[in-house]
Amino acid sequence: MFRLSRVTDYGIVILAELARHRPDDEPAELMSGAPSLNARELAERADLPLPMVSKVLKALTRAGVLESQRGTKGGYSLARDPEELTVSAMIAALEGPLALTQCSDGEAACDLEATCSVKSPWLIINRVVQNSLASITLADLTNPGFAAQHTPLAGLAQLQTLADAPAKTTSDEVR
Amino acid sequence: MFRLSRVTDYGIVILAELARHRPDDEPAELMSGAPSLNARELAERADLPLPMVSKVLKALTRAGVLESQRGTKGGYSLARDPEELTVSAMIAALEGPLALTQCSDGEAACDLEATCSVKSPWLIINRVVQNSLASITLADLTNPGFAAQHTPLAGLAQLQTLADAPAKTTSDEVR
DNA sequence: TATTTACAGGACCCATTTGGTCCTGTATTC
DNA sequence: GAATACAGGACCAAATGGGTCCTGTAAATA
Repeated sequence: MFRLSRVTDYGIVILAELARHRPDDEPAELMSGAPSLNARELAERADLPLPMVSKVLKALTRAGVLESQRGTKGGYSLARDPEELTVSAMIAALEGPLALTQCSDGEAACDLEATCSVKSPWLIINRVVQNSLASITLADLTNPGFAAQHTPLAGLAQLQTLADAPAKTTSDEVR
Repeated sequence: MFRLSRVTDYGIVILAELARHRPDDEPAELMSGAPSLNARELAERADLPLPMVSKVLKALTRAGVLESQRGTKGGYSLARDPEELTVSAMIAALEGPLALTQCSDGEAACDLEATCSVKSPWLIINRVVQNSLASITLADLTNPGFAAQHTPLAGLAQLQTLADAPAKTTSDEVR
């Protein structure tokens, strides 16, 4: 269905790993309370190639989603609480502010949404998707209860009734 | 943010064009009531290159979203009412049953979602996105009123309140 | 202060995909 | 039977993405 880069794919997985590693707010350690994991540890936990993990971590740090610490006891930690980090923000940090289509590439003329009858379908779709992604946080992703509410069957059932799509409903899952 | 192929981009625009062309259910013409436009006409209306439009139309027809008529007075028409065609279905028809990440490539082991702690974040995200896309129909895309309801600010406000019910408030915002 | 660890920031390359065109065949209308 | 329009491919150039690796700099420790 959609496609986003492998970097983003890994990024979310890594962030979830970092969130999981948080021991429910450790005994407050001074300011920099967040415990950290280094690139190697994260690569092992996620079972992903270290160079890629490292690349992703750097990108997330540049985007302000993570904080890094150099040196012997260095590593990465979340810059915010998982409850405050939306999926929308995570993806934006990794993919850049792009959108579903290339509407606003180039001219700023697209501010005139009203006059742009051609592209308007995509404006609507983009907003709907953004909204739903802004409604999930990193905390939700690591919360078993939240996941349970969204069992495949429940999800598919909803889709089914709403979609009446051309058959392929079974597929609406992740590739 | 996300990215989907140009074909899908064009496809939605073309479908919106076809939906707009429907004169509120013309005087019922026998069975095949839907008026049709041919590839050339659609290319002109959407201001897109004819070969691409043609390619997209063929794909949509194969997927069952459109019906085609050959010959001199041939053309394409919607196979269903715009109210019954979800964005989710349109995208699936054009992009195939792929999803955000490549989780289920290869092994079917991913049925064991519970055991797959690594990928589960993406399962959740995919479902949320799917649900929101299944909540919009082609009719919504061509309804000026619907678009108006979705100013960026309004959308965000709603999300916030509905936050942990990722499902589908048909309204939301994006990009 | 020397050494080690780990992040920062690139450059770089190859395989794949995409966007786009075009050509041949078949059905339909007049 | 001539013209129109869809069906279904093949095909290609260009861009993109996934992935690795190399050189620098900051921090901790002995």
